[in-house]
Amino acid sequence: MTDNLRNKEYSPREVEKKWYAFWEKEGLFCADDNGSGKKFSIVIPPPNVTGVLHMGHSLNITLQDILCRYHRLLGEDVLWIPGTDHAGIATQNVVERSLAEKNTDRHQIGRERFIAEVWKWRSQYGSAIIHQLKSLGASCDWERERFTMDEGLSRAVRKVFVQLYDEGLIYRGNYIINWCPRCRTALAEIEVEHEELDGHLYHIVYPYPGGKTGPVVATTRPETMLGDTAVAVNPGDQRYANLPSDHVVLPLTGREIPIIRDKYVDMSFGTGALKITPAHDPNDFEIGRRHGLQELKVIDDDGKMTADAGEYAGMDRFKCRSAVVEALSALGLLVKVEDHKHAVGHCYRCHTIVEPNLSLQWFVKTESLAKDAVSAVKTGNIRIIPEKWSKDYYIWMENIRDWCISRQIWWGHRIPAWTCESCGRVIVAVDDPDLCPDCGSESIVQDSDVLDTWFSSALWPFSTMGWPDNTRLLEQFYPTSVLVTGFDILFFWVARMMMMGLHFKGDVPFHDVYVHALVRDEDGKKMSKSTGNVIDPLSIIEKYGTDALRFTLTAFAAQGRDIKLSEKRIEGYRNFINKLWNAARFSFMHLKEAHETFDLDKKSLCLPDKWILSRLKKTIDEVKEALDGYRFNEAAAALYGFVWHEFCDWYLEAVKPALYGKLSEKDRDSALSVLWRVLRDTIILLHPFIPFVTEEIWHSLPGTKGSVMAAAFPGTGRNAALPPRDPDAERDMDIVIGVITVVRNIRGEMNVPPSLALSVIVQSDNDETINKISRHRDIIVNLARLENLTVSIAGEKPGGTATSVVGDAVVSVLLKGVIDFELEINRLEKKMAKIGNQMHGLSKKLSNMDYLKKAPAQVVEKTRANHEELAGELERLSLNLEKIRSMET
RNA sequence: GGGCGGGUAGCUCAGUUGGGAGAGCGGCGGCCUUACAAGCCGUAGGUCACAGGUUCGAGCCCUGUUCCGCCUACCA
Repeated sequence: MTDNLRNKEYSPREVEKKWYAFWEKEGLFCADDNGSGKKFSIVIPPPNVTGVLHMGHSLNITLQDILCRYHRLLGEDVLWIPGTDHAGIATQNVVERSLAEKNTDRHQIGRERFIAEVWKWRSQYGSAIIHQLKSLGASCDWERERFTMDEGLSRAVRKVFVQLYDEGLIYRGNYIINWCPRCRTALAEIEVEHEELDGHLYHIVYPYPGGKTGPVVATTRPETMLGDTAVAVNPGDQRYANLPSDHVVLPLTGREIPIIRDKYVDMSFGTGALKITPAHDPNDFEIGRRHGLQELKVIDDDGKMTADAGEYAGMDRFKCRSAVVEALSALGLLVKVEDHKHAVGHCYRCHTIVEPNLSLQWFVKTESLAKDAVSAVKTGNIRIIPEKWSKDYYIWMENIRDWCISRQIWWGHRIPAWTCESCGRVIVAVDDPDLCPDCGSESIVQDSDVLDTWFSSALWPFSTMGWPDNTRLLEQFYPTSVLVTGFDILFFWVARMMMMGLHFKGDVPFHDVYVHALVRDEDGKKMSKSTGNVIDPLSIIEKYGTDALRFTLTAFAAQGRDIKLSEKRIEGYRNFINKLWNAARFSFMHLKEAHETFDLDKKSLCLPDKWILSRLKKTIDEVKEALDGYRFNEAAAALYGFVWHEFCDWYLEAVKPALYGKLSEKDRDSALSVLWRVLRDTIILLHPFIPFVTEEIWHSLPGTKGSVMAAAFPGTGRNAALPPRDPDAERDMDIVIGVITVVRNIRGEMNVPPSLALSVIVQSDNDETINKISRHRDIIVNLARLENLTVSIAGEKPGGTATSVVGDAVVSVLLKGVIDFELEINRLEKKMAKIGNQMHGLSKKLSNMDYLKKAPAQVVEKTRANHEELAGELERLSLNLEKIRSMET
């Protein structure tokens, strides 16, 4: 027994440090790529290298760790690859901030030095999140930790880029993209967060040449009018069938722009006339391309107006908005301003309002890739769990747009494309070229952009295993077994991994995708730093221990529902850990040696022994089934109920006399053997969920060697299966528990102090019941605190008792002289009313011919038996009620 | 605008092919019973959002209504 076991309060802090170090030292996290067993592999969703651990990570890591530890117990070869991603924009922002503090910026120090600064930052702070993952108990194979900017992964990125380019699946072009003027980079569609804002709808007259009043257009962004190159109306719109001119004069610029006809325009909205700004609106851009319109950029990459904005050049885009409105108003061209709610895109990194902007970018053609990724799910090669996410996945994939992969930042994988300054040839190559293959010129310039971070993350399941080399790891562990992730990156990441995995490995990157909940605060709000409602996992761990946090998250991780977390709940599960701890402490007072050789089939076991083994068997089956189906909360609930309410509340209490040697030596031996086996298997079962406390207990359990991590799940490997469930024992124990419970119940309701031992008479017409109860009388006497228990065939009713009914037995508690008649009458009447209610429902069914005819015979039989039982109970109670009444008078 | 999820005990939520409404926490009453007061024993509390329908039978299936949450969108 370790010193710790003297403490009746489990203190996780030192225990957790000790065992984590032990696991690492023993190499228990390391995957065996030479093993012959079944393979189980997971790649971690790489957290941002700039990140700090939050509850989302905690849940994500906990669930993966449960799966990995569970599969290790099943004897499988488990590989869990950890790592981080380089988080291009986020990391660059962090380093830029620190440069700003030193009064410099990246442009001053230049690209090369800046990159060096980022690496310096990464080596200094970049492993913070990794340490935090360890504090959660994550059993990742740290020797195989990867970083998306590692050399190997960078090689994979290059190879993928070049191949896709050669296949015509990557192209470069001038398109409208989402631009963050603060980060000065392009953003992918999904990196834009839409937020509903109160804005205005400005109605502006565009006069015809010559000054006649013209069509009225409406816009939420008047400043973009400076870049208008057309006004569009629907071709079927009669209001614009006969116009005095096919041009209008764009106010404030004097430019003449055409009126075009396009079916896109909604006749029913506003005036039916739409201003077209191809360079600053995605829809206008497409209309513009259809009609060959000029694409005029009036907002530059800093969010300021360009020279083409005329007198507004250099003005901030929002200042310009007010200025334009004022000017139009002064000209009498602003006819109306309405309040208008609309969704505005914000940068997901810095929350600046995104500017749709025309620029030269690199794109991945997604159509064919997405098709394969969709069919992988449709055919069942990939299962998405819960299934409902498949639908969202299909909808998104079927509407997927080409993926803008270039970013105008410095930190990331530089695009392997060069342009020859002499002949203009574009060179895309895995190895840096020295000269142009066409003209031989040495003046070739590499594209200055880097790739979207998700481009490298998309390769994660195979790049981390050594691809493009044919490694043993890939051979053994690809495809991975399951991906555990939140739905917020289903499209950012999961879908793209599918596309890349299928295209480059010819196989799915994972068989299952388990999509877990989001962790919210207790009011259901998203946890965020700005709201200040964040529960920090590290301080929770400090206060309650990792196991408590893990078990809480697991217990609430029901499929398809978010987790509302509060400290109160964590405290509750901390208590559970402590309960387990004390159950172990108690057990160790008696367990001095292993009892491995004990034959559990022995007929001589006492009822509680048979019962707890049967319940343990049930729990094992439930845990296995729940985990195999990713129903983590069900596994946790089964374990919680078993440990606390079966093992502790009933089993340990029931076998105390045997353990304390108050019964025969044989009884003690049996109890010790069963206790040992049940405790050991329970600890193994619990280990994936609460690894630390179970490891601590494991090392004090006689007869165990090494780590519980290396143990075998009950019924697998060297851990022989338990005997099958024992329905007889469970039924008998239910009767015993029933008798004890009604006595306690009477004690409570009749206000008899626990210290006062009672005399109880149990009577029944049923010999079998009588036999059973007398056989286990010791348990009843002990747990109901009796001084006297008489079990007999129903005969004369004793007087002065409070009574209850358990099945076909009547339990009478003798309250000589102290019985409160009124209280007892009340109690019986209440109980009888309850039973009467239940019977009423059943009788209604049984008198319904349709029910008797159409319901399955089994169901009807059950109803009938139930009704009979209740009728018996009611009768027995009413006899007692009469008796009490007659005594009262 | 479209889509999705949810409304079950005071609170947070389970409830897997439709067959006697559950847990945890909280409340209340009683206990320092030698593993555990972070505990033990007992107990109260629900028209399963509302209205219809299918069925012998609905928390569960169908329709409509309503409230909340999320995602998404090309009404400028």
